[in-house]
Amino acid sequence: MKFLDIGEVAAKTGIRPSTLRYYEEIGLISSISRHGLRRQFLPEVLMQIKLIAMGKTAGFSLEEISGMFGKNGRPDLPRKMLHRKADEINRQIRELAILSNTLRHVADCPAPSHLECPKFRRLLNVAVKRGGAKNRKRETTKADKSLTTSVRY
Amino acid sequence: MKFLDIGEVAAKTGIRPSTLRYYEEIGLISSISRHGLRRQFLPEVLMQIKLIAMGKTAGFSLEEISGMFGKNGRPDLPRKMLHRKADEINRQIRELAILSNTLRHVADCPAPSHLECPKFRRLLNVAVKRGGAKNRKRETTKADKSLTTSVRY
DNA sequence: GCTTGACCTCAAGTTGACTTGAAGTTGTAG
DNA sequence: CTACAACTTCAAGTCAACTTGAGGTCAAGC
Repeated sequence: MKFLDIGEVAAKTGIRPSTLRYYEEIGLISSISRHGLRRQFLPEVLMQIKLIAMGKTAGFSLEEISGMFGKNGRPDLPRKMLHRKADEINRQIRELAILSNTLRHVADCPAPSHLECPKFRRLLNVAVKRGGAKNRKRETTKADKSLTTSVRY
Repeated sequence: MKFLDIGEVAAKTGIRPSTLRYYEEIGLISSISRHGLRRQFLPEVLMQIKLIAMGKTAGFSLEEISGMFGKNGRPDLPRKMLHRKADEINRQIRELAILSNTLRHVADCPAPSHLECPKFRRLLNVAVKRGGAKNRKRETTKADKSLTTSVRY
């Protein structure tokens, strides 16, 4: 079999060697052996890295991504969880579509302030109504505690 | 008019007061006045914040987002640039669709290792061929220098 | 008029995701 | 056999994006 040097992997994926070492360190990818000191990667790592890159694009942390695929591209999570992630991604896709449309609108609309433009507002109202509260971390102070309440505009 | 306290904005958007203050500090949003010491926000800020959140989801930095929508919903960037950003988002949408499908496949496919499953490989090959290299930062060391080369799997 | 809770500022700390640098090793081309 | 480019480790540094904490202010309700 043909193994890959870290430099080759880097060249083929656009991810720096230092980053690949970091990914290996945190258990996101793994090399199967060494040639002297040098890490040897299976070609499969290229797909894994692509998956990682896509996961990052989706806004997932490396930890979350690691949870999705595990070390060997094998899922660590139960099916249900994976479907929930997929749902989450689909939600994000819809948001991105709104963002893209909004951006194009902003680019072409001659209105002085878009916040007053009805087309613009229509684009966004849906989004605001469906509301955010994407809280991954918890609250602490008494003053800031009310954040988990739902969005209603 | 009804103005909003920072706490109300926080409750309605799911963004912490500390973060909102930070956003104001860097000029991403703005309050229109004070009630005593307290910032007063226009309801419109809710839409702005939704835009910011979507931009973040898309992986844009706060600086980039600020360029897209500016302080007052007015873009700082030229039309062309905005359309390019929209294109970028559309590209991301396509990637996310692949990721979502892949995730669902991973959830349901009974194969021991997905990297061997042809369906899985087909899903990803498309992605790998179109290749990553989403380099926002530049290279420095001689050893790591070859990264801008294109992806071919 | 006093209390209280929600706000304020400002500096320093934290986190995730890398990057950099120094100092050392090694496979391969000449 | 030697040179050297490509790797190695490990610790420290960087950057964006917040968060935390200490100490202070103030408006609304009792």
